[in-house]
Amino acid sequence: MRERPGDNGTVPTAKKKPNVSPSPERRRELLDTAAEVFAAQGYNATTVRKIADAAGMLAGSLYYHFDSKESMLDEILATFLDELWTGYDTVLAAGLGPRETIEALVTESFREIDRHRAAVAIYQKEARTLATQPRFGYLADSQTKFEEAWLGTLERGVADGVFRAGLDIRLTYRFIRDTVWVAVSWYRPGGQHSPEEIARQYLSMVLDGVAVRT
Amino acid sequence: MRERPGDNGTVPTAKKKPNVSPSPERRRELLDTAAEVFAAQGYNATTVRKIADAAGMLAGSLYYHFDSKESMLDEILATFLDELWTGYDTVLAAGLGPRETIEALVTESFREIDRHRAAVAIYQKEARTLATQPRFGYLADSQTKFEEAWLGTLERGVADGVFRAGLDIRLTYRFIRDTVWVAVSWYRPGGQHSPEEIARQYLSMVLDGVAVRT
DNA sequence: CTCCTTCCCTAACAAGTGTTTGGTAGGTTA
DNA sequence: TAACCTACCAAACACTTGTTAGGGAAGGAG
Repeated sequence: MRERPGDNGTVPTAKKKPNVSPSPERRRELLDTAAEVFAAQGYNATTVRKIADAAGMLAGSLYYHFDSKESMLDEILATFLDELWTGYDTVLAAGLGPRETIEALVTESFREIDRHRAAVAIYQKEARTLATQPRFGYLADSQTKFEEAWLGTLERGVADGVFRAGLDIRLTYRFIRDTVWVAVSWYRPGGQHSPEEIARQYLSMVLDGVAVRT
Repeated sequence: MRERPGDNGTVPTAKKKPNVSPSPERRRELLDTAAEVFAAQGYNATTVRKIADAAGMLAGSLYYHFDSKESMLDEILATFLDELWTGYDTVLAAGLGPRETIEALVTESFREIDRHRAAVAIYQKEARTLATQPRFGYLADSQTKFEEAWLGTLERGVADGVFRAGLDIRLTYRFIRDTVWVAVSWYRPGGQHSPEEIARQYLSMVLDGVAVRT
């Protein structure tokens, strides 16, 4: 029941359509190893030959599955953001209070770091530069949506009196956002702390501070 | 990678001596523009031709002042770390209490971000990968020293009862460290907040939390 | 004037880059 | 059996990369 692209007889094949059909499972396998190399070495420092090496094949063979190095990066980031927003939207639609929303968002974020470590690391390093390119415009969109969700929740929290009023709300947003995502630089799945445990400690620090209450 | 292979020259190759003497002022000028480009595009994505463009000259001309692209990066980072530790050592030698030490370190960090925005941004992006190279071993040394200073202060603070005892000290260290340095990703000198003001708000959040005290 | 130094340009180099083309081993299907 | 498809290899392509060599303009010193 699946339709094959490319066997529509008379059409002179616009251009970049693959005339063969690689299996999606193999694609995902290769994308996973590519993501690891991107995360470890940086996108620009990663050559397609390094990816091919890590996958046990030759550079040219990658082009059977993908039509460019950039499209690999694209697919990695798009897939990650897709899953991320599935989680976020669920949280945001749950109708929780401001504090509970923040807690849920942070916890969800650490789960995403756990599940998509490589993709998050790539996002962290390259998003700012990539977002200017038209092809990666969805990165900018995501950032905007991200900011709206967090800022809105924080403002609601201040209005409700559960967050301190004296703080610069925008500074607070960046503070929490950065705090959460940079954890990808040291977090390793399977370590002694579960994502939920790390989230709990982070939230404890962000919400209640590290100083002893006087 | 010290020498080109395949070029079996008969000369013993003792060449690495500058037979000319460029002025230090011009060097610093060029290093500043190079740092801006590195920070904006990433080290690997930055070609020497882009640096030369930004400096209003041609690629080859850079090699009158520097002997490689890598040595530019080296000098930028080394200079920054040098000044950074001058500030840190002063703070650490002042004999302050744990909380005051943390406050001073954070404030000093934001001042460094203000003064060396580009260098900090480069450091933030590339340090982890570079630290493995022998040439940039001082980056790893700095990180170790950094960790010792912060961890020691935090432990002292817990022992003295000014920091909460329930927190994972290592997690707290990474929390504060990351919180401070990632600010470089959005901080712009000359903005509406001074480094000291940002430090004050950050410290307020880190020490006392964002939640209202119940 | 000539000599010398500083600073940059012109023009190239070899290695490495992403990508394309044509081919082919091995399995599946007719 | 033959035809076909998937997934790869081998070899090249055009281009970009960091880097080098030689030359020359400007200016000061003798």
